[in-house]
Amino acid sequence: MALNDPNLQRVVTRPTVVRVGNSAVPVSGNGALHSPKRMLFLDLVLSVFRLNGLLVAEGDAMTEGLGLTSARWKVIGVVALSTAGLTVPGIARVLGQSRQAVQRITDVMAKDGLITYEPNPKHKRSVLVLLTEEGKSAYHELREVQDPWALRNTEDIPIEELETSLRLVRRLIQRLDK
Amino acid sequence: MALNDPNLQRVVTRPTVVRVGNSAVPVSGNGALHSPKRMLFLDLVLSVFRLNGLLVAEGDAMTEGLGLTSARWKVIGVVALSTAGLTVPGIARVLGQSRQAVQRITDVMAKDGLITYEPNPKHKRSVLVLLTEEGKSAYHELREVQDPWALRNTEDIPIEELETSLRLVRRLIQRLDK
DNA sequence: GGCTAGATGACAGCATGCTGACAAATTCGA
DNA sequence: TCGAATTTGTCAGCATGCTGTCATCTAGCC
Repeated sequence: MALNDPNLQRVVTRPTVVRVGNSAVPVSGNGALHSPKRMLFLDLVLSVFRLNGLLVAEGDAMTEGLGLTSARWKVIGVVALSTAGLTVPGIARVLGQSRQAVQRITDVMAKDGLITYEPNPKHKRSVLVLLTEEGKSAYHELREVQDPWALRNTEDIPIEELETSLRLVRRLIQRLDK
Repeated sequence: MALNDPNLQRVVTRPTVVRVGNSAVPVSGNGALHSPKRMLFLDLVLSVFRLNGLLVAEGDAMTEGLGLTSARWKVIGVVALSTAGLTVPGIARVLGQSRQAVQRITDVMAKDGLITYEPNPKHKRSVLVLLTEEGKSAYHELREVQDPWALRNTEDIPIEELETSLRLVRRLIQRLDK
């Protein structure tokens, strides 16, 4: 846990507390300047930063035995879902990342034998990314650890809450992605 | 937007679609293998990745005129909330980051005159981080752009949805942060 | 058919964040 | 009070992702 850390408490004069993500931040007495909705939203933003970091770490730890990292299973997951392969910029568009970032990952994955570049009948330069047998195998192993992980993390969460949260996150994505 | 991109559609044989974050991913017909809750959760995870990237970009763009970046206003926000300053590892605990990452940011911010390191009466080595006048000024400017931004992004979102989503995110953070 | 705008590959540089390692300082229990 | 465990500062290396740039290829419009 982050706060309740005596190291932090002792440097603060007032015990007033504001929640930041999962932690309590001791705060000076200017709470009145913060509207509830603003605080809720900023809290959500900081919490998303925090959750993102934890998910990356979790994804890395969960798949380290498979020669994967969270950056790689993002790619492998998208490619596995597609039928006829995707181009590198195509993967980037799906993940909302730069094509350069994806290219770097796929290059290493190709060197590691997880994917191959195949000629694209529709485009001479922009090749298609496909899973090799090793890549498919890694995807199946991924599913074997990822599925229980997903269920484990949602078993006591009502599906309505998941839907509400997903809808909100999508709404924010849609608004910011312009 | 990511998909509906003809570049992606044309390499896919079946028009079946699965949503990933804000995008539609054409998918081969193995949807039956995915339980609804698992898909919801994985979708949420990918969407959090996506939203995180967008929020960082948004935060950078919003404050580029202030000599800030999203990494910096995370720090400045936490320090501004504290009354008597925080140590570098203390900031790291609040943000859920490594102390080394925070140290690097604060070192540059100190060089830029946004913060100062002050002696810590409780600890000889671990100094306190405080905002300089320039830092406080930057914080106020930050608030001036951040507050309207927060309100703008939530004006049509019911407060209950924000609360539900925040609660879920916190729950996930709590579960993963062990 | 040809030309222009957009997409792509490739390379570079930079920011952010992580881990590991080691010495020094602090804290806490015996 | 003393010694072990923890915390902290510091340096290093690495992974991920961003932007910019430029040449080349594709697609769409005249």
